[in-house]
Amino acid sequence: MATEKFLNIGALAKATGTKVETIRWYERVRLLPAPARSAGNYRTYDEAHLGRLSFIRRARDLGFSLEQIRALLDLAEDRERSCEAVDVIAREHLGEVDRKIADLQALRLELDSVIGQCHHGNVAECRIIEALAPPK
Amino acid sequence: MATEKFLNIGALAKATGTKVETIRWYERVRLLPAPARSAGNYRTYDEAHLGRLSFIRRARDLGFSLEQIRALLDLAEDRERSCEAVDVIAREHLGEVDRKIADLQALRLELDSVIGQCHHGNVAECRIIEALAPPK
DNA sequence: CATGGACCCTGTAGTCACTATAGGGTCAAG
DNA sequence: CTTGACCCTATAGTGACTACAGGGTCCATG
Repeated sequence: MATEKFLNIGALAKATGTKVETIRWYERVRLLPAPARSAGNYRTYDEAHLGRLSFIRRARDLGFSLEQIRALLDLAEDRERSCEAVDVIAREHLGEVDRKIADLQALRLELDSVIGQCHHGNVAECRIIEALAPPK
Repeated sequence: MATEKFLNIGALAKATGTKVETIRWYERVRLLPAPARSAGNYRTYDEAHLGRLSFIRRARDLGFSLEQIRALLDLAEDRERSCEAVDVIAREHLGEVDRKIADLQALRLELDSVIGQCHHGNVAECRIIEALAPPK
């Protein structure tokens, strides 16, 4: 005992690199359970909150949606369950990421070729504008 | 003359691959000028609208924001102006795209290694959950 | 003991680029 | 004259926050 730390929202924000408003937002959408309140009605977080919020932030950094994170947290609850469902969510997300990368690379190529054709004349003969304009 | 075509919103939507609601949205945010109205209060578009909307859609496909498109359209207006500013917007956007690709590729690597460590046991020993959880 | 400033509270509106719905009106074919 | 496809406006919802406004709390300093 004695190592139980309690944090107010600002301290939790600092500890997890999250904005205070974002923490309140996660509470509103039930990703974070509502914490106890102090005499002055301040939110009072414990280490379970810290762990859960860290998990959420890490998953967000990896691009999981809040919906996916909700599912992961639910799955993580039942430690006896097979982790197949966890794997499915992660792989599904990897697929999304791969698709986004491919889209952006295609776009990048096209954008690059459009820019490459600009000879810095005036707008009337600008190849960028032309490339965007409808086919005559 | 005689080739002047008039389109109602559904025909314009089909011609540009845009949803009807999206066209009305572009009008609301002043990207598309409000068209003339028919006797029955239907929007009536001409070829200038078709051209402008095609431009917008093409630029959207290339990932330009509506704000950037607004700027491009303003620039395209003045055909005598140097197209340097156009080039700046396009290059700025290319930079954003490059940054997004790099971010996603880094994320992809990390996600892939997290998934690679999952040995399909139960959740208690799931490496994916573990990788997301806070550092002990 | 009073005051100031850093922190906290709730509630609401704004962001981006749409998308969806409700509740109606118009038009052309059969 | 009815049916059904189309159109109209206005409003709310999406995701994931962010940014106020208008207050309350806490505590260190004078």
